[in-house]
Amino acid sequence: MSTKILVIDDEPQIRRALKIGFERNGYEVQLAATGEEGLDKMAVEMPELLILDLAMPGIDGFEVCRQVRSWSSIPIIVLSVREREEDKIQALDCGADDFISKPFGVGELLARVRAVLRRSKQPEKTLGTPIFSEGDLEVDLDKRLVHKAGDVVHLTPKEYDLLSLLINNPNRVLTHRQLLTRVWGPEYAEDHHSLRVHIANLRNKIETDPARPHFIQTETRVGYRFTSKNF
Amino acid sequence: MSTKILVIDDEPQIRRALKIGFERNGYEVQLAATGEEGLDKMAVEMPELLILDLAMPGIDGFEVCRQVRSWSSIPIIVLSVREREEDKIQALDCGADDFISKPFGVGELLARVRAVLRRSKQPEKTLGTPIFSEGDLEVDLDKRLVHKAGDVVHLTPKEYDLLSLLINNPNRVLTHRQLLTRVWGPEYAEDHHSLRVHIANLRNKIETDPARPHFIQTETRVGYRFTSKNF
DNA sequence: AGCTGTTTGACCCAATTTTGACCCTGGCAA
DNA sequence: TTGCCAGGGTCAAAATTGGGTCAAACAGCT
Repeated sequence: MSTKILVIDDEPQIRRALKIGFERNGYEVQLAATGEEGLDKMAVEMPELLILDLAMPGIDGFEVCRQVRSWSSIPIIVLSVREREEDKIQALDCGADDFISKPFGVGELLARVRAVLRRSKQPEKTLGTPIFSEGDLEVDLDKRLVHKAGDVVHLTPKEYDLLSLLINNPNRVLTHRQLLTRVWGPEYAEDHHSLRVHIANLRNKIETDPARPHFIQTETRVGYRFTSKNF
Repeated sequence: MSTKILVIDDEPQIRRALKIGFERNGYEVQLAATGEEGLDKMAVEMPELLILDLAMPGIDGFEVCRQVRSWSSIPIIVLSVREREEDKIQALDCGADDFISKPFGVGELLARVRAVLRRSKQPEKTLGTPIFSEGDLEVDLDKRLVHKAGDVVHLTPKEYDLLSLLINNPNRVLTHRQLLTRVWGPEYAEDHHSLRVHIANLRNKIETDPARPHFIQTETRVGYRFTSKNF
C-alpha cells in the first residue's frame, strides 16, 4: 500500500511539482492551498506525512503545525525560503520533524521524507546503558542518582530533567526553546531567565569549576551543549 | 539513463541548435519557447537542468528563474546577449548557477553543463552524514561543531549561518545579496559592510592562511564562493 | 509555619554584532 | 606616470543583546 502525503502550500507551482515528484516515486498525494484547507484535509484524509510551507497567507505554517500537533503525532516536514536558524528553531519548536529550505532538490526532499517516515515507524529505541560517567561525575538516569567526586548530589526535578535531556543529546547544541519546551512545556518557550538560573544551579552541582564549565557549555544566543568525550 | 535538459529560449534557431548539440552528446532535450511554457514544462517534465534565455517577451528569464527557485534547486544556466556584469549579478541573485553570454561555443556550454551537473549530483550522498571535511577542517553542521587542525573552533551564530549556507552551495558563487537576505533577512540586503567583517572573522577561524583563503574566496563585485575538492 | 523548589528582579559582566576609520589593491582617466 | 576611486580587508570602539549571580519573593507541600 502506498504512503499518503498531504502537501500544504499556497504556491500552485510547488503543489504541482511536488505532486508529480512524489507520485512518480510511488506516494499518494493530497494537496491543500491554504492552512484552513490543510487542517480540514488532515482530519478527513488522515495522511501519514505532512509537508508544510511556512509562509502562507491566513493561517501560516507555524500555526498549522501547532494545531496539528495538538492532536496528531504524524511526521511533519516544513518548507521555508530562509536559512536563518531562528526560523528553523521555531519550526522545530512548533513540532516539525524536519526542516528544508527552498530551493531544494526533489531528491533531497525524497530522502528526508524517507528518513522521517523510517523514524516515525520505529518505536523509540532505548539506550543500552542509562549510566553516564566521565571524570568524577557519574549519572544514573534511571535511578535518578548523581555522584560527583564520590559524593551523592541531590538534583531537583527540573535540574534532573534538564540534565537528562542534555546527556541524551551529547555534544549537540540544544536551543533555549528546545530545553524550555521539553522541560517546562511549549507555553514557557520564552522564559529564558528561569532556564539560566537552573543551568547555573546545575553547574554548581556537577561542575568542578562552575565558572569554567566542562560539561554544560553555553552557546551564546543559541542554547547549551553537554560536551563529553565518551560519545 | 540520459540527463534531461529543458531549454527555454524564444529564438527558434537557438532552440534548434541547442537541441541538436545536446542530443549529439547524449542528453535528452525538452524545448519551450516562452517563460510560461517553460514553467509548465519544468513542473511536468522535471528536468535535471534548465537552460534559460534572459531576454524573452512576456515572463523574462529573471522572473522564470525566481519562480523556479521558489521550489526547486535544479541547476540553472542563464544565456544572455549582453556581457554586462549587472545582468550577471542579477541572474545569480535570482538563483542562477552559471551565466554564459551569446555568442558562445557549444564546447564551452557543454563544459559548464557538466560542471554544474557534477555539483548538483553531490548533495544527495551527504544526507546521511551531514559532515564536511577537507584537509584539516571538519564541519558538523548538525551538531554545530567545527574542528580546525584537531582543535574545536567556536563559531558565533552569524558565522555558523554563513558557513552553513556556503557549505551547502559549494563551488558556486553566492552573491552578497543572497547571503544577506538568507542570513540576515531581506531587509538587510544592502549592508555589505557587516557581511565583510563576518566573512573575515570566519576566515580567521577556518582558514590556514586567512590572507590567502582556500575555502572562502572572494568574487569581486559579486559575492563569495566556498570551494572544495570534495564536491 | 517550615521546608523545598521555582520564579523573578536587579545588577553586572561577557559575547556578539554593527559601525567607523583606515589601509591596500587594481583599474582607469588625466 | 600619477593620482583618484571603488571595492574589499582589517582593526577596534561602540552599541546591543544576552548570560551569570545573588537574593528575595513566591508556590506547594506537610
